[in-house]
Amino acid sequence: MVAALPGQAGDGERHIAHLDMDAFYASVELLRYPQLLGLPVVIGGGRRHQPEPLVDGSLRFSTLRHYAGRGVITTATYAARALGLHSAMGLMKAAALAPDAVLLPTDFDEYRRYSRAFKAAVAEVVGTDPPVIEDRGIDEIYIDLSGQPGVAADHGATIAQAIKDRVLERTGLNCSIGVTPNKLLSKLASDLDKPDGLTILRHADIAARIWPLPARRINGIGPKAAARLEALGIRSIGELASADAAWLIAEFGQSYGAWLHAAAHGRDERVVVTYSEPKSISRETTFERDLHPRTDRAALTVIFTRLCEKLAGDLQRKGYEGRTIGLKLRYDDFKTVTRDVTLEQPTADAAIIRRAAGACLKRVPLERRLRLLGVRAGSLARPGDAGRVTAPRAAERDVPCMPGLFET
DNA sequence: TCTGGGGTCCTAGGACCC
DNA sequence: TCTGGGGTCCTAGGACCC
Repeated sequence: MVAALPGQAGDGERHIAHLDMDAFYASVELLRYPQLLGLPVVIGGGRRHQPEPLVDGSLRFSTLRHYAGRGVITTATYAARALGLHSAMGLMKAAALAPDAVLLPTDFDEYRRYSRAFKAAVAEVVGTDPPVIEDRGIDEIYIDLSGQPGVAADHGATIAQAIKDRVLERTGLNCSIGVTPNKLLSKLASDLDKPDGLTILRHADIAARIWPLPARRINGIGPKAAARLEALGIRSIGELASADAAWLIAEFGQSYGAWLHAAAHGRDERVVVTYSEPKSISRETTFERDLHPRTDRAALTVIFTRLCEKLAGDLQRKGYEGRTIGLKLRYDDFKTVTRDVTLEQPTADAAIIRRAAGACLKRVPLERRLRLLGVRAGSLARPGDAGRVTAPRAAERDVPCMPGLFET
């Protein structure tokens, strides 16, 4: 892992940007189907909901009305959000709320193309070599602007606007940017004026802009932690900031308790990381209907072998071998179990993976029906590098890059 | 009408070694 | 005979994120 040195902008403060594409998948689809602009549209579900060409040359789109299955929304347009639809919501539930909303299948290849394009646009503007950009998935990045000329004067407003303009010019897509002294605050800030937002925040703004927000908005406070905080009478970030650090540590443990306190006060020293190696690669699938290990044994065997072959293919394509092979299954009651085994030698071979995962399967209860099966490879190494796990090669260390920009 | 697929990180206990 | 630490590896589960 290569960490960028925390840059200084002359005023002793870092200037970190968080850029988040607005309703990314849905916005890419609206570029392709502009006739859907302004309509409630959700992305998700399986193959079947491809728009259908009609004789008059127009397209017929699927709606949620007759959806049956186990898919979830990955992204909803802002018009759909106004109807209460949001990502991670089951499509069946969404159909009950908005039966006439348009349903489009996910097209990851297309989103990856736009992802590369917007990241390249940002790299053009920030211009350093290598650009101090941290990939946070397909639609988000952090950028360390501290070394940019003139940032100290306006705390990054000018360059952030230039980035937004360039992303729009190159992709036709809007994004929202927050610029603050650290990643934690920038992540919060980029969300404050969404969509098409640009929010500059300094430490002095925390009380007015951050403290009124629900604690749940902090990256790292999920549903469980938020519920526990609420039970303790803490809903807002400001209430969390008022809490005694020692008391938070007593309630949540040394590590998480201390972090909660620091986060609520807007403190975060993490640097923008421009390069990292994957730790694990996995494949999993949820069945259309729950399958029983005995009565559906043949079907499960086919799926299991397919997953191992896909995982082996991913490993080979990306140039890794895994020494730890893991199995994951989810029962009809949604309980999840995992088993793993560490091999003598790392592998990217489908048959070896299949055998190892099969051994894991023997260690797991198989009385209930299953809804999900998955396989995973961990302890990754590059073939030929005996003994080394995931530390980068010397040659790679010298040439840090942002994997997302160059992925194929 | 329940809840996708791809990840990361943390915790915790036991084995094993020094 | 009993009592110690520390360190690393392995495994399982869970919270969280995009």
